[in-house]
Amino acid sequence: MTSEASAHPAAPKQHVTMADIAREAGVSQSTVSRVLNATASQIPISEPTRDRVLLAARRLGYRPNPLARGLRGASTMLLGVIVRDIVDPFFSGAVEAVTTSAAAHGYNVVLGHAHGRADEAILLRSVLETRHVDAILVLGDMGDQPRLIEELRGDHVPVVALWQGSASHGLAMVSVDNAHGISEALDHLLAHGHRRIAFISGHPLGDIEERSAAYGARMRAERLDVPLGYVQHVSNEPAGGEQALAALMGLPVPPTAIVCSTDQLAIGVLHGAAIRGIAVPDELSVVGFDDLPISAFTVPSLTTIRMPVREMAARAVEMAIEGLQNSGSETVEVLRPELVVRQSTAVVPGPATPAATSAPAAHRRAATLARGTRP
Amino acid sequence: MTSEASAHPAAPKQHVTMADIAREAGVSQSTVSRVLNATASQIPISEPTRDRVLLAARRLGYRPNPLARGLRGASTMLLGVIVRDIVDPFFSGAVEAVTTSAAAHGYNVVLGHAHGRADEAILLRSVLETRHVDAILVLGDMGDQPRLIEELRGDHVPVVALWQGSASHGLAMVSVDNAHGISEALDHLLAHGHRRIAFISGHPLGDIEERSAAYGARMRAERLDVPLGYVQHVSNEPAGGEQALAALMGLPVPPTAIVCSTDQLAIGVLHGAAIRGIAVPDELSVVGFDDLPISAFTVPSLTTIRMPVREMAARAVEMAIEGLQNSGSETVEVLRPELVVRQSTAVVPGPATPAATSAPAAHRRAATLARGTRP
DNA sequence: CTGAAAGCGCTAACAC
DNA sequence: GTGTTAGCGCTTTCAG
Repeated sequence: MTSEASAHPAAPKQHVTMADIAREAGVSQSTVSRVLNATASQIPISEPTRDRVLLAARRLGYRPNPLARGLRGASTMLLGVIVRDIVDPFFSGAVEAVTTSAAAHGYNVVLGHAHGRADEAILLRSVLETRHVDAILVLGDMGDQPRLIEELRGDHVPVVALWQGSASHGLAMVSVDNAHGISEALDHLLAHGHRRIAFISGHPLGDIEERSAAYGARMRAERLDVPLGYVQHVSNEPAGGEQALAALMGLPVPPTAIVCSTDQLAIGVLHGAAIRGIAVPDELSVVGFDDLPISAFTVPSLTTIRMPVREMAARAVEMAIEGLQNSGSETVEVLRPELVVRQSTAVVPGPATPAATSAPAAHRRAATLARGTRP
Repeated sequence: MTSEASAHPAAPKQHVTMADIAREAGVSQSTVSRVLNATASQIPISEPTRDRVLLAARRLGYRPNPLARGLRGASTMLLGVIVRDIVDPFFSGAVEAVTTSAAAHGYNVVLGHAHGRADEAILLRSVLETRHVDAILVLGDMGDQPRLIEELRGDHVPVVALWQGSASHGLAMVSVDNAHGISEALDHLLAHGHRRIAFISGHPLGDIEERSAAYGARMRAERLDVPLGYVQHVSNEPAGGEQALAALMGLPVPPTAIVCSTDQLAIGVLHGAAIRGIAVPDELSVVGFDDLPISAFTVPSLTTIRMPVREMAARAVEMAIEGLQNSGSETVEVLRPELVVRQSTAVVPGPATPAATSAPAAHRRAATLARGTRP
């Protein structure tokens, strides 16, 4: 009623500025700023003024302009996320978890997809930095890109690395205890009588490398033989898994069980086994790592290691935001994965098989265990 | 040599501004701006001046500040992407394709994840708009969110919808010819003697709805019976597929073939079939829709409909960018999907089976067809 | 052709 | 408590 603007409450103009609110409320623009950012500043504002400003802001449909904010050096409420490969279902899930956590703190995510390429990732960093993101999260191992790590470390925005292995490159990071996960997998297989256990590794970076190393260490500790060829290195895709399986089954003494460094590989192994007429789990046990959503629905469903993805993402986002306050804390947080037993693993075939838990019995469990249960 | 800055070419200051370059090159800041945005403006600049500015910019390691640019009303080179559910492997692949195309045009992507929730998506739009993205891409159907569509349409930034079905909501869009895809799938099954063909539908929105409708239309056209229960509606996840399969196989006359509206559902069907001891494809044929990366590695590998995802993404990005110039073109582009035949489909079982292409023969093809071939 | 100057919308001293 | 006053880095008139 007092001004023209209030006559059109339903038709807010394109960009309502603080100046508009100031005019509407009859105060200065800086007062508007102070009211609207009440939390931050310690400057007291009188009740009536605050109310008038708030009311005007609401009526005009005010929305702050993050660009202007950012320009002034303030927070942009943007989180940069660099992901090595978003097509990898594990990482797309991770991105989801991160965007969810970020949103819970009022942050948006600018996605940088490195397509697995070093130069791209480096470029991205510069893009993100230019965009004045408040912090950068790096998903997946970029250990083969020392320049990126280096630039990141020298950066003035907080950086948190996720699933980058636990070898701190001097960055804050949230990792998973890969050795524990692999041990759980091996415990499970050993308990089922397996001794000839092979390992399929993706490109040996960070997490994958740790898993590979953990396998080697544990096998050594158990004084188990790891014949030549029992550790296959392939690219981290189903096709790689299938290829590795072919190689393993062609060995003089093929394994009775295979541990895969990721579910993606395990999926390829299951596929390859089906094609070759190798029965899983009766003739061959397969364990994955990641527990992708589909891993409960493979044929047979996949025994795997599950990571606390959401917790990890939440922790990383918190660390990134905290990092805005006290930059300098090089926290490294390592969470524990857990074994999920499904149908792709069973007692070792052949003479050593105890009668009570033989393969057929395992098969009978199938229907109930289909969706997976914790050990 | 001329100034202090040139003495430290290796240590660029945190934020090199145009003013710095101006000082270095001995020109005014506005000249720097003109040189650096040569393409846009028609204002001629003398060679020597241009060179000096360019050199200085390079030496100082200048990078434009997109915030300041955006503040002035110029392009932010940001594309907002609203995706219904990024965990859906189809859409994570789509995001990848879009970010790739966007990058090719110099754009970055701000990812908004709606978690399938209407209110979230609406909020996102406002967030993205506030962020001054140059255009917004909407991935997946938001048809159940009329408010979002409405707001999007009334928006002043170009909006392009992808995989939103082909019912134009008044937005520019890139879609796939769902009817054609479903027809290809049915052609394939019909040619293999199937007559009892069921359909599993995710939530009937956009693409899914069209696929469902196409199935109904074609079955009617073929004068084929669609008994009660032959169309199952479940949530678009493997679990939904498994559940639908259970329902279908419990029917008085179960189908010999199932068309799924997405690969996700098909994966659940394959899993369910395996658990129930139903042999695919000998006893049951299964066709998916999407051709996810893993669909070539399911057990058995999945016959499905492949969409030209990369082309669609590229087209959408182009349309979004063009939309910046001539806003108002309500282009609707519909691309064609194609059938990919793998191992999950075979000749109908039972008396009708021609001897030559019987199930065992189909099995023998398995190894060679494993990775999938076009028809 | 080039420089000076005016903001874009906002935050943060600095006054009163 | 509140208003005034500078800018943040850039684009864009408007004058030379």
